Formats: sequence, C-alpha cells, structure tokens
Amino acid sequence: MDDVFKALADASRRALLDRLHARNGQTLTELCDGLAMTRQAVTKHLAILEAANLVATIRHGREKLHYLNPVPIHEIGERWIRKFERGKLAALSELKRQLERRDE
Amino acid sequence: MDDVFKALADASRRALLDRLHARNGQTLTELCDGLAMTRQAVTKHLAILEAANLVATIRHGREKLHYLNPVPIHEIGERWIRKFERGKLAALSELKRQLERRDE
DNA sequence: TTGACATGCAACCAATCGGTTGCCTAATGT
DNA sequence: ACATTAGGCAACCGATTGGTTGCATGTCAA
Repeated sequence: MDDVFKALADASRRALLDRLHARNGQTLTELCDGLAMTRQAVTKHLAILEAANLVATIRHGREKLHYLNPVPIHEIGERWIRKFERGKLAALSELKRQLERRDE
Repeated sequence: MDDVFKALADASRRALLDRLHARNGQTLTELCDGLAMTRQAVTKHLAILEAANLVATIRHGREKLHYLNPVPIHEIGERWIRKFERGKLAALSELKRQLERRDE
C-alpha cells in the first residue's frame, strides 16, 4: 500500500499512468516519446510503478510492452479514500463550527 | 493536487490523518502522544498536511487544535481514482489477454 | 510573578530521490 | 552479415526528505 502511495506521489509517474490509460500496451520508447526526460529516467519511473504493481510488462522480442494494472488504484479508493469520505460531512461541519468560534 | 499526493505519500502523515479521523480537533502534543518521533518531526508533518489543505488549525490560547479537512482526499477520489476505475475492466481483460499470449 | 507547559524557529544530518552520462547486450530488418 | 533499434546496468550528482538537537517565545495557573 505504501509502495502505491509513494509511486503515485510523483507527477511524472502519474503522467505515465495517464499515457497508459490513454493507450495501453506501449513500449518503453513509445512512453518516452515527447517527454523531457532521458529514457533511463523513464525506465526508473516504470520500475517503481512495476514494483507497486501498477504496471505489468511483457517482453515481446526486443520490445517491452507496458500494461496498466488498475487494481491497486481501485484498492486505495476502496480501503483508504472511502474511509475519509464516510466521516466527511461530520468533519466538515465540526471544522466550520470551530472556525466560526475563532474569536471567542 | 500534487501537494496532496506528496502529503499522502508518507506513512507517518497518513497515520496522523487516521488519528484526526478517529478524534478530530487534537492539539500538537496530543497528536505526538505514543509516536516514535520528536514533537518537531510531527510539527513538520503537520505543516505539510496543512500546506496541502488536508488539515486546518485553530489557535486557542497556547494550544493549536488540528482539524481534518476531507475535501482534498475526496477530490482525489473523484478526479483521479475514478478516472482509472472507468477503464478498469477493459484494461484488466486486455492485460489478461496479453499475459496469456505470453509464449507466442 | 514565576515556573511549567504548548508551541515555534533554525541549523544540522544521513538517506533517499529524480535525473544524468556512458557503456553494454540482444533482437531486427535489409 | 551488419548497422540499427530496443532496452539494461551502474556510477555519479545535486536537491529534497525525514528526522534530530538546542534554544526561544508565549500563555496559563498557583
């Protein structure tokens, strides 16, 4: 879980996920295309995404195809985000109340 | 948005949010209690959470009360997580199909 | 008023991060 | 066959991160 949060913390990595979301199964060089980074930098980012299980790869000859795995993202939504959405209204009204009593 | 992802990337900070989720409006020293960190470390984490707008604080005499703001978490759920959940089934079936053709 | 308590500020530190360069290996296509 | 293309590995670098220690400030209560 921590791996996933850490992997998502970087904007370049989120951009890579976006690219795969737009078109799945891209090679490394395809993913590099148009990015202001060297191929090796992208390789490192993809390795982190792979370690977090957000991306799965398949070697096909000399090419490495990258596929998005949406499961960990979904799990964060289910197991983490939702928890805070449950108490959301209560927390907000309490916060608002305290802010209004600021000058007591 | 990036601030929020970065803030959530650290387990200690997520633990602090958990604490506030369990009991809202705690002081700094209350939040420090039982943690294997100095008060100053916690202060820094809270500053990052505050900068990401995940926590709002109110000074009350010499105490500083911390309140959870669930809105940014909710926004990440809405604007980011959901995007990947939409294409989820398609992505998964495509991934599965490619994995099964691995040895062609 | 004075001591204890809650917090703030700043300097410092080692480890990690995001990125680079240089070189190497393995497929491919002509 | 051989030049080209796709990718891998490793060393290095500066910036950021997560944490510490030491000291200063403000507020409360006896």
